[in-house]
Amino acid sequence: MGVQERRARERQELRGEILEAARELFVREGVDQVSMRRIAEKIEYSPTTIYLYFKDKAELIDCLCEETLGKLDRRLTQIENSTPDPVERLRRGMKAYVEFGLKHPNEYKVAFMTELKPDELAGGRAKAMGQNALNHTRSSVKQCVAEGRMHVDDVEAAAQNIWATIHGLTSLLIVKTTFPWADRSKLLEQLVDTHIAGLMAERTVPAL
Amino acid sequence: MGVQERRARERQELRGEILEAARELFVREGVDQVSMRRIAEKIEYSPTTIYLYFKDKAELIDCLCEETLGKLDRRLTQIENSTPDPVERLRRGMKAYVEFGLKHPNEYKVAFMTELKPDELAGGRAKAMGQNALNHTRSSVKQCVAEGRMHVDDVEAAAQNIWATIHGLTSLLIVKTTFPWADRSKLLEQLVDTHIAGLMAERTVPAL
DNA sequence: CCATAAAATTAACGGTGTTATGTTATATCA
DNA sequence: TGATATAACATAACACCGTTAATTTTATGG
Repeated sequence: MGVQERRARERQELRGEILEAARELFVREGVDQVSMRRIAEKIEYSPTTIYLYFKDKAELIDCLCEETLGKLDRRLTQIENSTPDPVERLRRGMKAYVEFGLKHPNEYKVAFMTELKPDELAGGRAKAMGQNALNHTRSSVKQCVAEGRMHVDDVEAAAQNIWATIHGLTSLLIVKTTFPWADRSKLLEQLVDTHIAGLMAERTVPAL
Repeated sequence: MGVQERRARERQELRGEILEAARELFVREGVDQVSMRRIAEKIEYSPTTIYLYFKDKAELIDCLCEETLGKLDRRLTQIENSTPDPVERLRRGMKAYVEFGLKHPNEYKVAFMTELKPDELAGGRAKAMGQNALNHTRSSVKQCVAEGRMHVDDVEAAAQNIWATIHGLTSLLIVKTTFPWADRSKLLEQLVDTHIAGLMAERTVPAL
């Protein structure tokens, strides 16, 4: 009897259709323009059917973002494995992060620019996954310090600040589209250079 | 006689009441929890009356944010006038910026973490005002370069990157409230130190 | 063929921003 | 003073939204 398997497969198929339809709306128009009714119309099902496959809209969007965030994680892992020099690794990772954000602005917004409400404690897998980028950063910083190429008294704080730095550029470029920015690649290059130079120059106790 | 003045005054009074009621909701619960109906209930008027005083919700929120953003601008001006040393001025300005954002998270979100839709071209005075922070930064950087204390080939890009850096920390701290952050003041101190150290260390053409 | 379970739909609730249409109070002028 | 114009405010309604409950349709196993 393969009937159960078939049903499970059909279930997954429709689930996939929902995600596909939602993704199309989401990447083009952003999370606010995704509505259960619009998704339903695209797949030609009733709006409430979606609730048989996803707990609510937040979970649906979370699924979409998690998939995309996975790309960032894999890219960072790839860089990690292919770049032995920790400083260069950090450099490449930072650039890859910003480029990722600019390539997937709507996913980036959900993962890094909105807070999950306290009631949906379990949710936010995409957000959790996004924060994983920090793990890559931390390990690189640790190695830099171990090799004596950076002088920071607090590795954790340094890693968090690297994250803050690249997130700052990413999010501003996403949100302030009409602002007269300097050339993007120059901006990114300079930001990475400056921050890393700062980390390599700094003394632990500057004034004594 | 004087009836017109009185009416204008009463008009302004009600306008003020609307703003006050809206602000209370806004600062406590955020922009999404502000609704015309809730404001109306608080001031004991019908929801649609608000539209006689504000074009729409966006304009109302914009008003609230603009007021608050003014505080940031004045603070930065104050620092500018009271801190002759441009490096120290930059330092203080950056710290003041982050502290402002953490003190007024909802206003900060509207001004710096959301994009205005293209249809509301005129609106977004708060956002425009917020971007004014960059002007303070730019002038300080310019002076640093003029005094030979920083070596950057592009002042505009450097200023924009300073903005990006502090915005990054500010916005992440606002949004990722449950994240295990290092000590805030240490984070901020280190971020400012690192970036400024990078700007002071850097050579214009590093590799040649 | 029928009972059962699964899947999908319809109806409805309470909420949103906003517009068009009424109503009421106030000020001006004959 | 009383009619009229006008400004201020309210009611009703539109088109959405996310979500839940109740209901119907569809497919399965006996």
